[in-house]
Amino acid sequence: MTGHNVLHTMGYDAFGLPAEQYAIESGQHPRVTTEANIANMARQLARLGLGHDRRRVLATTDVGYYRWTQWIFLQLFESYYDAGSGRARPIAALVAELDAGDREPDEHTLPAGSSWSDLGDADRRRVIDAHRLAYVSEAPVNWCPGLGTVLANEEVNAEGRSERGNFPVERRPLRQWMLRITSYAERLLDDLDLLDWPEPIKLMQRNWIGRSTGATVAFAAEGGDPSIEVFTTRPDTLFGATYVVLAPEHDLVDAFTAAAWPEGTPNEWTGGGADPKTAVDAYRAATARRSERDRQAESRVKTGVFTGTFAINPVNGDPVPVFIADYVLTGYGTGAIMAVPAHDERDFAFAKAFGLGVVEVVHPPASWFAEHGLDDGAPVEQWPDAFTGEGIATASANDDVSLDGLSVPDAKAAITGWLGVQGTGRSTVTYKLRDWLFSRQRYWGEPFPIVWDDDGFAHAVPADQLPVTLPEIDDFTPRVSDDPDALPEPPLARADDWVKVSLDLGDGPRTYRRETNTMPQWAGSCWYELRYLDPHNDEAFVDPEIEAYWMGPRSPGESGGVDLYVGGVEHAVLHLLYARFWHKVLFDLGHVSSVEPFHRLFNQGYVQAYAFTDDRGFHVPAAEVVEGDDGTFTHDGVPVHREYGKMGKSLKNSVTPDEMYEAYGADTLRLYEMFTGPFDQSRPWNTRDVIGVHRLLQRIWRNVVDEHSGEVTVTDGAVDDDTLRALHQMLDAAADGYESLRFNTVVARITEYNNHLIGRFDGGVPRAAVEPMVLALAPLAPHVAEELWERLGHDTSLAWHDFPVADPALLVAETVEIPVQINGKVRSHITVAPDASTDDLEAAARADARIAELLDGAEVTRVIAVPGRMVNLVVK
RNA sequence: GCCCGGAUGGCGGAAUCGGUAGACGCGGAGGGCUUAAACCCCUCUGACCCACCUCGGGUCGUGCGGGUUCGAACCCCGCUCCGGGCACCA
Repeated sequence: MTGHNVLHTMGYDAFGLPAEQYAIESGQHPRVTTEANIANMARQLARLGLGHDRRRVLATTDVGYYRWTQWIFLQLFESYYDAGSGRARPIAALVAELDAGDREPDEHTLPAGSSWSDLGDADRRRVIDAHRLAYVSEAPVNWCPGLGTVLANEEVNAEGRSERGNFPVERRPLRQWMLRITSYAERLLDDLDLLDWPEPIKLMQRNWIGRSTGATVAFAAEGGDPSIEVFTTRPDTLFGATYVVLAPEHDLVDAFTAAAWPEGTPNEWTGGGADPKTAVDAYRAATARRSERDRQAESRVKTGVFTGTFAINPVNGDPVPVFIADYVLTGYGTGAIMAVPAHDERDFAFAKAFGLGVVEVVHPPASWFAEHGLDDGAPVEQWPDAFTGEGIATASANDDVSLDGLSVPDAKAAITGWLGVQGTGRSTVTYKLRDWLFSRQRYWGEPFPIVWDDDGFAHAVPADQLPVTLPEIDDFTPRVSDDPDALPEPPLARADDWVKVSLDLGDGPRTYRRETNTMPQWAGSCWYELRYLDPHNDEAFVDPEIEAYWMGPRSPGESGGVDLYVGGVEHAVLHLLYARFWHKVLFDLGHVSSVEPFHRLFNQGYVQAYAFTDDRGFHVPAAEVVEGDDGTFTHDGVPVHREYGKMGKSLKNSVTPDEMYEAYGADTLRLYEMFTGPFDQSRPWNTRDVIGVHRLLQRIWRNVVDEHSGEVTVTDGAVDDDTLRALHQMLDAAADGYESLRFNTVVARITEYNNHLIGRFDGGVPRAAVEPMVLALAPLAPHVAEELWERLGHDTSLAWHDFPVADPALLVAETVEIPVQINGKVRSHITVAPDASTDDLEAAARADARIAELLDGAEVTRVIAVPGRMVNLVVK
């Protein structure tokens, strides 16, 4: 690290606080938790009118917290999610209970038909590993050859390309570290209600978590075993299920693949395969090879093959054919569906393509038929599309239960109840959220504090041996092979001396191999707000008392967390979801007292600017583009096209801060950015406008200092009433604007007030009129304000001075001018006391010469008078 | 396709609770200061019409079309366009 280690964060910096004041030379970072620092921070925030007696403040520190990031990873590795309590617990507690015979492991982790007590050591170890919050999984992952690494789902965009670098991404099965974020889906969803975040961001997280309620239903094989569990949100349509589809990767595909095609299998069901196994294998191979991008390109064309077997619809005993198709996703629900073509668009398309049955079980309203140009009640064969709306159940009865005549919600409840009694189904909640793919094949990144033994089991590196540091190597690139089946090789795997390690993990020194993947860039950002509280703590990642002081909930039921967090929307479902997950794990394990990391969130907008492309579609430097008289644009004499976008390197449309510092200074740049519009809104950069705020700073300066002599010109003279009122109104508006982060209006009010001062006082502006303004300006223009403060004779920083508070008595004007309307149209104005009664207002309005003239004796049928606001006379 | 946001002068934007639309700034016009220019200071600046020595007055106006209300930039219904998110999630 070179130069300054500046105490700032997204949230802190956004206030425009004088970061330089806190700049500390490298190697001497402050402990923000010293009393002096806490007091200082609290004053800073009080100065901003944020109104709390104590405030948590973020402060950046040096990197080098690998050690604690690794330590937290080990907490995930050594914990499991206890469904009973809904909390993470140490895995040691689980093992103790298993050994004592107090409980059995989660079913899906046990080998079929066994119990804990039957298992040998290796199997027990596998069961334990399957419970961990950090676990290794062989699963299809997003492999990005261009980056030589795998990516999390959240890092892959809709075009099947990497968020970073825009490289193609393909699916490939790989052994990777995963974090069990899905266990926290419900709490991540519910606790959004505790947060003061923009609704659109909450909504994005809700959609990403994607909770949906429905039912799982068992469709048994014709012979009775095994059963396919399907997930549906429409159990009410179960009588209309005419086939079942497994995801191509589903575990039961082999079990359901017949030896030969049944009699009468249509040709198009076989995919050209001589027998079901050939067809299924070919289809699976084809699916596996297709990248996400190819799938996208082929839009919604439905493909699939018949497995040659049938399953039994539990409500009516009908055999329904079992297909595999890639429109069913392996990672969602149970990876298998019941298809109800009459009431699901995708099933409808598939059924039409494969000639499968379509059975109406929800009767659409007349309006639906009309919209589709059908006669009311037209038979399902004529439907151009599935009906997915609300309707009345029909043709949905067996000997035991009838849904006929019920609405969709009632039918869902009725059939779910019946399935429960039969033991063939139950209501279920599923989420779109998947577990978080946490390993990368990169050099830069925290190494996993994990070693592998010869039997392939992972072991934690003891906490006292952390951090595991990166070895020195020469070649940092991941090995990219032309062989499509070659496994990605992380750069660390080539550091043989580092990989092989001898450790005593309690059973004597043994040789292990280090994990050679590294953690993604998110790992550090998942908890940095905690480390900033206590950056030099060698005993813990944060002292619990310090965490409780800065982040702890202020009253029961509150989330706690950072008071204000400012950042871009691009983090909505990445950083902000990951960090919440880690925080909740740490909360469960008793390491933090806050349930959420960030209490209030604010998204700043982007600065945008025009960008220009030439005929090849390449961007040319915007600064070099010349605008012609006819509104066309040229670069080096070549015509270019204008577009508009986020200011940055890729569009070559940046104005660098350096240019602005050079021309106007840092305060002007900061003030400009705060002034041009609401902080949360993207808006264009317009260099021409910068001069406006620059002038403001000069005018303020000249109200304090004679620009020729450099002498301070303020006087000890009295402040007149008008000025005093103007001052306090400005202070009130400024405090309000800071609180609500509407900095643009603060600038406007300060400008207004400063304009009021100009030319008003002969021989200098009174000190009492100027000093509060300087304090109010400081968050927006810290350097100028600090300089003025010193020249005004103060020998300590204004950072130590409280934010001036408006006197409520001075906020009320002596008189106000309010409009008088006739029939809602403004016809005149009257000047009245702000608290004049409605009767007084009416009298004053009628007394107004122009109003009297316009009324001309007409009958006033109604008077609406709002004190301090307006009077409206309603006439016939 | 679905889900969010947004649209106000020539430009960025203000109007926080349904109560004087256009604060503040940029740009523009005119004037003062100056040998001159810059800086600075002052006045004006939504459109249209009437009046004009002067004060002024009227109509329209917040993307479009309707509605509710004494009164709508703000609430409701139906659209258009722009920005963002998700997208075979059963």
